[in-house]
Amino acid sequence: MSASQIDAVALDGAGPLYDQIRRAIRDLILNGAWPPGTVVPPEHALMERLGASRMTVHRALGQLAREGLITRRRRSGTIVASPPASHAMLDILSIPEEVRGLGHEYSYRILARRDGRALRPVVALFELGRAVEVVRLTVLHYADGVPHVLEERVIHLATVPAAEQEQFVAIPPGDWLLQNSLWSQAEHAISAVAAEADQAKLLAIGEGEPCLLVERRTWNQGDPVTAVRLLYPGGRHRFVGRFGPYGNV
Amino acid sequence: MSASQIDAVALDGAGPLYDQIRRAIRDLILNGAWPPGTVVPPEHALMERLGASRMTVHRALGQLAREGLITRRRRSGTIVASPPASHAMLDILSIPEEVRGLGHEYSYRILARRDGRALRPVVALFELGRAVEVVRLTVLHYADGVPHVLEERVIHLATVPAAEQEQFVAIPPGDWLLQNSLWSQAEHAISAVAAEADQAKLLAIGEGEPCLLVERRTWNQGDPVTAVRLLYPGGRHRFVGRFGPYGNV
DNA sequence: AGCGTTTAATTGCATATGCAATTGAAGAGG
DNA sequence: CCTCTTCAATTGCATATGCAATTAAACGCT
Repeated sequence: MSASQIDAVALDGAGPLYDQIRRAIRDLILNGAWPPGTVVPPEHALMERLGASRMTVHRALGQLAREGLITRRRRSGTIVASPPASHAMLDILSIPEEVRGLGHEYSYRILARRDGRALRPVVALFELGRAVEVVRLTVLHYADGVPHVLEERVIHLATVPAAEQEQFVAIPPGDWLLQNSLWSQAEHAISAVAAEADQAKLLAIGEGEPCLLVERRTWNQGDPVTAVRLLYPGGRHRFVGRFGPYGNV
Repeated sequence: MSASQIDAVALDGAGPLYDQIRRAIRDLILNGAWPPGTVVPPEHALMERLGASRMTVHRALGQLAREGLITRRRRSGTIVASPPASHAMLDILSIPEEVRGLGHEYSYRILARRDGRALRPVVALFELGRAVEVVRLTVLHYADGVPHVLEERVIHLATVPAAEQEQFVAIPPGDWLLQNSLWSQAEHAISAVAAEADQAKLLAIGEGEPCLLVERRTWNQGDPVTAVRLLYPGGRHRFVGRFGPYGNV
């Protein structure tokens, strides 16, 4: 932890002190200023830097630990945690992980790639107001050689410029983005649709068969990152979740 | 808060004191011993009862408040919170609420009711090992007079005996259960299926059209409460959720 | 170098204390 | 009866202090 890093912790004067500290550190993590693995200053250092008591700093860090943003160990100190790969029913972000978790062999194929200006539906989807440069990809994912899910994706080059050079030969675009971009907000929608002729052919099912459509849009600090439509053959897939009346108590 | 109520708070000696207190009170709430609206003893009363300092009691109650199980107000005190009606994407438990939230007029009709022993699929669904007494219901819900969702439900009479006498004329079974039973765990699954002939007719769609199928099973402290299958016409419905990489930060 | 022991950095927990903020309830005054 | 003021119950926040638990790193011994 360098001096510049600890100096980055700045309070805003709004609300309780412990919460100012919590939000200050949380924002550094969510903004990417303190990426996963960063060593957070020890309590007594923050205490001196911020002029707060140790218990107050401790309270702020304790809450961040409970929220999962940091992990703490006695003597070793506090480090920024890695975001969990998936943390709820629909937050399956890595299709290879999903397929291997089901006990199947994973493979994928890029069916098409077109770089250029976003088409009108994409512009509307992200409420952009103007056409921007994007990468458009169509990917078919296989489980044990059988088509598993059809992916159509748009990546925004303004937010993720490195995508222009990437060929996605070793790693599918969804996983590549997880490693090479930040995201702070996502929205997904799930619905049932009938497979169109070309989709059905790719997925090796009949035209008109029911499919589960998962659409996800992702932003980082308000800037669009990517949008993806995942089409799962209906008969073979269910999404399962567990919860209690007050949440996951 | 009577003496018997405060005496119900019992510590188990495992782990940190503040967490023992938190779990003790949490369990009283989750078990239904302290239903929503119950007045929780003030900090100084718990402090005397448990022999802990006020700060330690405060820490336990503070965490429960953050978890949403209690609400606290200065001077007024602490009361057990009502479980939120819906708290995430798929936790739409009240169909009337869902329909009215979309700005439509709600109505429903009980299409069929059969009481008796559970059929084999239900026995398997809840891993019961033997047939038990259940109520089986088929309900069609309408939004502005248009079929909205088809509900097939099984209610376990051993866990919810009052269901036997209820006719569900004023309130649909899902909402009646919310008011007349407790649940501690739920599991849901979502998938896409083709509408069968009879289902399609009821929903006023074509046979084979894609539908979103939500299946939910509910338990209270390990005892089965209800199972429901909700069939939504695919084209008209999407479930939407928002989240961040570390959860809902 | 390898191995056990000691040290010390860091977090975790609990207490005691004091004051601030909120607000229901009691009381005062008309 | 109504309104305004005062009081006090209750939670919220911050500090100071002390000790316990964990464990990486330093040390010392062979």
